Amino acid sequence: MNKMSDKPEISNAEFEVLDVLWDNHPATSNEVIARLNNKKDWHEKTVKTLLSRLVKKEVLGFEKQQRQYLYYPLIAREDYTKKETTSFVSRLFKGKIAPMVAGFANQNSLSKQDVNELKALIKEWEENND
Amino acid sequence: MNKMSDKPEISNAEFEVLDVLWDNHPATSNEVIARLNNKKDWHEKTVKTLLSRLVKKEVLGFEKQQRQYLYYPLIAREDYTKKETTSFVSRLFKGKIAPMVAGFANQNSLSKQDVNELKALIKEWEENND
DNA sequence: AACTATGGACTACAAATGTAATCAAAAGAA
DNA sequence: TTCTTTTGATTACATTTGTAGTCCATAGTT
Repeated sequence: MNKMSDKPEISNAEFEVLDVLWDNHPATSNEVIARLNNKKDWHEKTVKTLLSRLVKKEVLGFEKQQRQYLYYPLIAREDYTKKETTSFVSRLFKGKIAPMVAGFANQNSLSKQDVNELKALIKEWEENND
Repeated sequence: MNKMSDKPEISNAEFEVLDVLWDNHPATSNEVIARLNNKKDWHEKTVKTLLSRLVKKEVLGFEKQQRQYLYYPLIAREDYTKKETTSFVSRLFKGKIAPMVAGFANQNSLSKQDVNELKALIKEWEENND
């Protein structure tokens, strides 16, 4: 195992913390705690532990501001979601996106807007691939 | 927490075992081990542990055949993938499918066939929703 | 200056997970 | 029938994860 090239494994709980930092950063631990209070019922200490673990995993960085830290993400949300999507689709759908969309559409209801956005994607693809 | 309604948490390693059983079942542990040998480098004992854990989680069932067990899935692949997809899309994309497809398309290359399948899905949706 | 509140560092601890090894019973071989 | 092998059951053990609690130094408060 090459330590340098390891993709950081981000746990579910850690992801929630990262997520609010993606929404708005940098932020102090207290800001993160406050924003998480809307969705999660976590103890302050829990959030701080998660922040520390994310720093250790090099998913977050921080700057000292007197006693407090200002945390910020070291990886872009888009990069993360793209990689996760690719691995998800490859694990569960042998890499084929259409069956995944089909299953989703069948489980959830697609809105007109969802469909319009998909059509726009396809149109764009076709313009680039003719 | 209601024990009866708990969704079984299937770990990554467990999923691989379940996956080969979805492909073809019922199967003995040895068959599972043999089929996994192509993809994973797992000790026989490891696979058996995973089989047992899946049985305990009520993800797999089995029938005794003399000394051996014939394992089979208790949950359908489609049900599992649909639920996982819904929760994945909701966590990473606020429940919107189009941005996920956009990210995927941008990270991977969509084939003409992928696009055709997506168009077919959309066509079907439009026929049902007009 | 002494006292307290606060923030991050360090410690805790059970459950889940990855990854097997050992045990015991039964099936097959000699 | 006795020995060996095989199979599932049970046990093992380090790491990760969820979920905090304790410690220590510093920033504020009186």
